[in-house]
Amino acid sequence: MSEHHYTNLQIAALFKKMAAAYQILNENRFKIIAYERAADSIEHLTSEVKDLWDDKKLKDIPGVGDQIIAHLDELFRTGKNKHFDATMAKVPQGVFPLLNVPGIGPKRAYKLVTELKLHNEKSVVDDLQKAAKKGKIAPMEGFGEKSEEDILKNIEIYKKGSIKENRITLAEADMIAAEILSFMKKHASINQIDALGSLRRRVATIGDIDISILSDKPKSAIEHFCSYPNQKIIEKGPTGASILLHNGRQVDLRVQEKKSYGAMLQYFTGSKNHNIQLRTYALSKGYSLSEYGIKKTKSDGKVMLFDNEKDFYNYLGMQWIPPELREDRGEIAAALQNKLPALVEEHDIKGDFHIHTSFNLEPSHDLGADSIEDILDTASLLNYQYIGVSDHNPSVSQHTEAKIIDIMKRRKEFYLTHTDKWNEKHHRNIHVFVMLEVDIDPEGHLSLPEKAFDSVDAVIASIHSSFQQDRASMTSRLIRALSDNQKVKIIGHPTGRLLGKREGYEVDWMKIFEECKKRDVALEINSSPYRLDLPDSLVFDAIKHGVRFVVNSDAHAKGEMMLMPYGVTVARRGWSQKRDIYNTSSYNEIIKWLT
DNA sequence: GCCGTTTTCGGCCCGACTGTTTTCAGTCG
Repeated sequence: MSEHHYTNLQIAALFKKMAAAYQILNENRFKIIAYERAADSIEHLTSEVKDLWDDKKLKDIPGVGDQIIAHLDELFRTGKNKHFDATMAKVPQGVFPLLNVPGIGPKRAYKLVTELKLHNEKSVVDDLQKAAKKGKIAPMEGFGEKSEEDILKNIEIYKKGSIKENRITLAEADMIAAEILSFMKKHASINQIDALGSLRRRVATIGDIDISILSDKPKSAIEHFCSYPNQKIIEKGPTGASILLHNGRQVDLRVQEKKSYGAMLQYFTGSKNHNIQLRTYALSKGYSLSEYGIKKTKSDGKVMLFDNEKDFYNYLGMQWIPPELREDRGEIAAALQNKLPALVEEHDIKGDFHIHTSFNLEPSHDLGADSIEDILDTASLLNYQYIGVSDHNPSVSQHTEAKIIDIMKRRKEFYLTHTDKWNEKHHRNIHVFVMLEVDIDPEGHLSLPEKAFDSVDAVIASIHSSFQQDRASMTSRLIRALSDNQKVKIIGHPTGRLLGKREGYEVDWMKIFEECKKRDVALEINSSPYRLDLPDSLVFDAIKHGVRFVVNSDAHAKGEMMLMPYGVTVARRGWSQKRDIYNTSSYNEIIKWLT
């Protein structure tokens, strides 16, 4: 029996196309929603649908029921699905590329494709652009001069690279938001301003930037927002506006008075799925929620107002839910039972194990930019009790074993003497663990001679090559690395993803979690905004297996040690408590585990 | 087509904005 492979993104895209096709075919709208929901949850899944199918666990995916399971089964077994094919065949293929143009949904796409006879799937966007320029859209029923202009404008935006696919890192979004916030704060009409949406939930990558304003003079606040330099106004109304920055980033603004500001914060923070679940739960209790407040469904329509979020959640009989948890991962059920985790906080972090210095041990990767003294200065500022210097291992190809062992001995001596001097000079007692970030070779062995391990306290094992191995090979490679040497205490940036550049490798994470738990090896939560690795959804899964973590900066310069808060938010998004993170322990505790 | 501390049947989040309308459909978040 042959099997066919589909990635999660392919399946999600297929389901989205099905939802669009159903919309054009005027199918039951809840069926449409069902496919959209299934697509959404598959897109955010941490395991491969194909693997769940192998394990007969498709039922575990939220929004996937008996029907969709049967369709997926046919797809994986035969490489096609008769029902999907038959449905798609009823819809002209040209509609699908058009759905990527902002403002064009299934209905309009269908109308445009059929009436303008845009049948070439590959050139349909260009063909539509030509038709619009010739004025062929304005006369169509349901369209007009303005919609023709909008379509042209939106095709331009689409061609620049759609925002949805072109997400930026959280750190970049923080900078853009900070500029807008400081611009807005200058205006007298603004009492309070907050970045909401995925920014407030601290999601690893950001599409749009959402901002809310507390103001009694919404009109003047919105005017000021629309005067932000270098932007285009997308829409503007009495309660808010949207602008497009010159860098292609969209910023959505909503304004609210104090008496409803809590409801606004709740609504505009999302996530969409969290809000849907919360509103569904509320409905079952006889309440309807909106950004204005809460009203009883069987009443005169009077809305109860909330000026803060805590009261809003409490009114529904649940704890206030921290924004990082609002992803529809069971947070509502937990909040109802008063069982939300006490999340780890920035100030709980007592040290950082993954710092590169400028000490030259001739590695095959990069050195850090700053000296051990500079690093200690920063550690002192951060109130750390301890740090780990984890430079890359000396290049194996360019040195003999004896030479490597020698470098490693000198390095240890160097760090110890320099640390002693620094501590003496500054009347401090920061402990430096002499560690090393060691490559895991393609077979799963560590790229360091056995005897060189004598010169380190502990090791971070990381993959830096051969990313393309298949799932089984990568899994056994990591498992071998975990047991290769007793001093392996941490797996560095475990999935290897680079946000916007490279997907993580394929790994059977459940097996890795079990092995980590067994060997008391921690998974790193790497705070680099380009990594944020382990990703939050896998942190969430790992905790269920009893795995613990270290949050590290992976700093290659002293300033990067300040990025630790990004890692902490990843831990929080994965429901981590203080006890789940090793480097919240004091020095006296941590040495029991690390050495 | 999914789902269940109100239901295995009968529900399914809520509102803003836009353009083309004359009360609404489509799209978005």
